[in-house]
Amino acid sequence: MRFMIATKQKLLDGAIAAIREHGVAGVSARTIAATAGVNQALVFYHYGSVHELLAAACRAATQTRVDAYRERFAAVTSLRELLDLGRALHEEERELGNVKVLAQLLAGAQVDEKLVAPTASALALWTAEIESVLSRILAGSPIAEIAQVRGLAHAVAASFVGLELYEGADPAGARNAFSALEQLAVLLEVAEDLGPVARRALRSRLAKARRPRVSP
Amino acid sequence: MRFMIATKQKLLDGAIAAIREHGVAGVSARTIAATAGVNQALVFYHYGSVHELLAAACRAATQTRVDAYRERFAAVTSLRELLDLGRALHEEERELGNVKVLAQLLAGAQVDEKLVAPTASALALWTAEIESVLSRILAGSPIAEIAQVRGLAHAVAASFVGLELYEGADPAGARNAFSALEQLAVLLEVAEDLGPVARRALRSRLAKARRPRVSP
DNA sequence: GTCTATAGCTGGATAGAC
DNA sequence: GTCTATCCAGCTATAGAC
Repeated sequence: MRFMIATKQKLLDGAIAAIREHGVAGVSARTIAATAGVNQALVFYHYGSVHELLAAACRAATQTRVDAYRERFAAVTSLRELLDLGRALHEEERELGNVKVLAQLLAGAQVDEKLVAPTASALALWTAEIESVLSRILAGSPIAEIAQVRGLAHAVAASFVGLELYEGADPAGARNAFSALEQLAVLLEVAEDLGPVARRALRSRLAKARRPRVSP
Repeated sequence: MRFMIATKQKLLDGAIAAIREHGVAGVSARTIAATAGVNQALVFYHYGSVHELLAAACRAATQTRVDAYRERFAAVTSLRELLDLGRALHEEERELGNVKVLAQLLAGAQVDEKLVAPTASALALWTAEIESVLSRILAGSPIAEIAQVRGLAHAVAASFVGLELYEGADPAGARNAFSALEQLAVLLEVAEDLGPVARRALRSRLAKARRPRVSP
């Protein structure tokens, strides 16, 4: 994929731009081609179908975004820093419209099973990144004893997408939700700094709750 | 709305059933009418347009579901009970397909601004219920000092929707996320039972973080 | 590789008979 | 209130000229 003729790349970019502009329900070979500034028939010549183009665009766009954040993810050393990065990422990607694209694809995947696989692998790129940071900074933390790191990574990704969609319907509500979650994060910081006595207390509570098995 | 002729009601039910079955992108006057077992032209006679029918159906269906849970919400007296009810609600509504309908409408609202208002008011019905329970059971709790109750209610609703959409693309990931969040809830329980010393420590940390203003 | 043209289908919406 | 019939727009996908 290192070398790609101009038209194929234009179609990839056009597909993402079209989703951003019209939503997944509003994309078609015609709208994509118009956005890309190329002929409509080329969608089928290069990608066979609209779905396959969307799948390719989803994959390429997500990879690009994840790569763009890799260094910043790697630089994170605390929960607070991760939360700050999360906030920044949300705002930057919102500006660029990329979180919207992911949310749209996720919504589209509910309807169209041909979108399930590409969407799932796009989400996986993000959650893998989050999981690797979490497992690094939560090593030895009581939080890691309480919840599966992989599950947390999935929860973070799912909540992000949910908040993004929520914002489209109720912007003020979404802002309040974001603020509340950030404030709640203070609790996690406190938990991270627990002394041995408090840790024992937490552990005894944990014993009462069943520890779920994580799926692969 | 207490008395409604049979056909109008059939169309309302048909609209919800059609969304459940085909997703927002797959609903049309024809599919709704077919699901409802009535003539396609009646969509326009009774509701003027497909969008207006969807708005009415969204409103009616959500009200019905919220009403069905009102007593159970009212019976909740602790955070743990609320979480259990949340889990039960998610599973029951998932079974009935209603969370899917809400998620679909939310996705549709990103695309079609005519869906924004009905979707927002449907979400508001849920968040109002959650907020009233939260403010009751969190009265005097340090959690209420940390985060705005209304913001928390919005966050819960948004995360629920996000998880529902996530489940369509990656079922195993969604299950892990749910488990992780439940385990994390142990932290909230601990916070609820904090003694005076620990509360003071928490409060001093809180002072460092700015308390955001809540929107109306 | 890129274009035009078009087949074949589905959808929103309306007119007018009953 | 309900039905049939129909118009027109937009869609996927392909055939075939260049």
